[in-house]
Amino acid sequence: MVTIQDVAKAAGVSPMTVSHVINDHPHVKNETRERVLRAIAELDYRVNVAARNLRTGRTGTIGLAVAEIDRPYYGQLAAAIITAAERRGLKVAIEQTGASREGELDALALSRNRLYDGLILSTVGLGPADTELLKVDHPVVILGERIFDGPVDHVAMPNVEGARAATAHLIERGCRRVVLIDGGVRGDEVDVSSLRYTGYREALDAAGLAFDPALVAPIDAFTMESGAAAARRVADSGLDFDGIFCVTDTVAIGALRGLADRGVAVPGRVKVIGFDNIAEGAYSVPSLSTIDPDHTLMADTAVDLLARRLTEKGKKNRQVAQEFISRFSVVARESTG
Amino acid sequence: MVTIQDVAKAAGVSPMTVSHVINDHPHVKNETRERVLRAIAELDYRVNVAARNLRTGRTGTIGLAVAEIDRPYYGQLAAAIITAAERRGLKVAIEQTGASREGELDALALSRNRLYDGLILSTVGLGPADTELLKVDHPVVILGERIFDGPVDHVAMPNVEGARAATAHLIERGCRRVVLIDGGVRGDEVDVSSLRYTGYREALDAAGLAFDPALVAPIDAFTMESGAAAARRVADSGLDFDGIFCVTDTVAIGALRGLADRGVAVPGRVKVIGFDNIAEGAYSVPSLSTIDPDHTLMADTAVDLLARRLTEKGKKNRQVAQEFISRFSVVARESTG
DNA sequence: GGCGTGATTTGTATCGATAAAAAACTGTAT
DNA sequence: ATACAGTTTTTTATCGATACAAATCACGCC
Repeated sequence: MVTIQDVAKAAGVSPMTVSHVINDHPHVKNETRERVLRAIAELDYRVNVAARNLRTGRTGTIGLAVAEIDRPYYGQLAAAIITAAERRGLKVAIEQTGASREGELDALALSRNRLYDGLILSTVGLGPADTELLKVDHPVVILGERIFDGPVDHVAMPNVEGARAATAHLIERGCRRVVLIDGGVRGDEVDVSSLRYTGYREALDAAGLAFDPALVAPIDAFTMESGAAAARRVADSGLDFDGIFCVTDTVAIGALRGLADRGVAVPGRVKVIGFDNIAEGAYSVPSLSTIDPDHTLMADTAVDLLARRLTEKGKKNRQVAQEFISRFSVVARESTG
Repeated sequence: MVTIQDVAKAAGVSPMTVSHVINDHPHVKNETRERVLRAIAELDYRVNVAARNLRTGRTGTIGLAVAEIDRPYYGQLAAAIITAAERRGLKVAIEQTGASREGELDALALSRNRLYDGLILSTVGLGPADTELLKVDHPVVILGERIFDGPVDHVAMPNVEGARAATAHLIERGCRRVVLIDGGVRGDEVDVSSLRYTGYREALDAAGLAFDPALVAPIDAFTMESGAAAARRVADSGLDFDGIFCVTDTVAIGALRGLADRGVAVPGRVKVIGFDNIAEGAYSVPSLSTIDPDHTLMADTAVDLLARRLTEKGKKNRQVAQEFISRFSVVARESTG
């Protein structure tokens, strides 16, 4: 295994000089630099990342903890984050939390093990009660709602506003009885379900439509399967409805399928809108109207916040926690045509 | 930062003893072990992974290089691999190659940097000409075709057989003019496109149907977009056809969309089948018939092969390269109903 | 020639863990 | 008491890079 010492010997300089060349330090004579670079090329030298990590205390890798990487939303998010991290010379290791509190805590523990320099954590399971657990000594950026009092950076979607716009879009297109397919649990008012529910209510209010609890179809997971099941349930119930707002696109694609199972025409008899703007929505039949929260911007911002923390020297001049809420736009496609 | 020395001092033993406890070495008296464990818990000690890596030369992380993690197929593959790796105490870092030869070579280089103990490489861009480049000193498992002469483990799909079965399925259901939407380049006979093309031809032959080159619609990327475009092109061409076999499910979902754009009824007028069995296919409208190559088995096998190499001592008793071809089954859904 | 200043280069001492080997126990048999 | 085999613990020497500080060099100027 070629080490920095071997290169130094070959180039006739000290190991430190080689290190300087590798790390682009100033004050290396051009001629020396070239000699070193030539030696590096000749010997096919590669830095031993572990040794560097040990000395510098940094790993050059950040963790990304998501519920399940095989859900389109997280896949697309991960792709955007990997791309953004790459630009800053960071690697991304992916943890799957399974959308559970335990999984999210595990991810936190791993970065505490110094496997990662920092962590981008997409929260689903953690709640305000876990604030204490977030007080770790490495940077964490939360992707999701502002569920913690603690001073943690986070990047959120415009959930209430987006949901309001989605519901309003259905109403504009003539819907009067809009079903909401959404995670059921209320009371705790900071999770995605609740926030989007709030937006839904606001839109109804703004349009002067009465809220009918019967129109809320609760699901326990944001999957195509539960979306389909919920849609079938609603269709079978004999309930009068002409629109559906689904808490996520994945759920909405399931719902489209569930409606197809029951022969309900979309958008003829019922209009459907989702939230997230995953790529698949543009190709479903009918194609899916949705709220686009600008993933790329969110991913960039998350990585940016984390990267900024990584370079923060000491605890002295630490910035206060940042909160960033993405913008959104309504994407109208066939399902609300 | 708590080190192993601190723990040793607290427990009144030497650092080595602590190391033995941490690594479950035998020959540690029970009472000592407990004392050490108590000290570890009290001080909230965590191993410094970088230091361990430096000393042992292992990182505990494997790389997974895929084209793009936001494509359902790769997302689902990654999820399966992460799960399989977890069972063996391995972390997975994901590289995106962008389906290019350069990207794949980059991924190889990274593991050569000793960032990873080994690499699972899903090849698209590398060809037989790159065999030499694969002769690296860390384990590599290729997920994809047997495109290399070199002694590299690989896990492949039953491409020819699966494609044959897919095409045969269409023929059984009454199709006589089956379009193939597939990566265009021929000649090089080891890539996915060519192999599935071969299967397609074999099925036609077996059924006594003539091969019509006009029925082959080439695409340059395995995306929904190109699938949709190809389907629209075929529909617009006035060509007589009653079935489509798409090289992947992602392409097929695009094709379903393209056919919908042109008002072509599926399965009424044209039947469609894909390959991969991605989750989305079960929820499309119509739901997508496909070939299921048993991803889980493939992922397990890939990780297993890699893990086995990781524990191989020295170069002496190295096993010969293994080749594993997954099994498959035909999943009949609405699109060929 | 001597001196100062800034640009280059180099020595030294770690970072924290573990491999390998040696040392210190333990208990048993002689 | 002594030797011996096996168990438990410790000593010593790295793994390969870089932080820090010190040394050396180059060049202009008095």
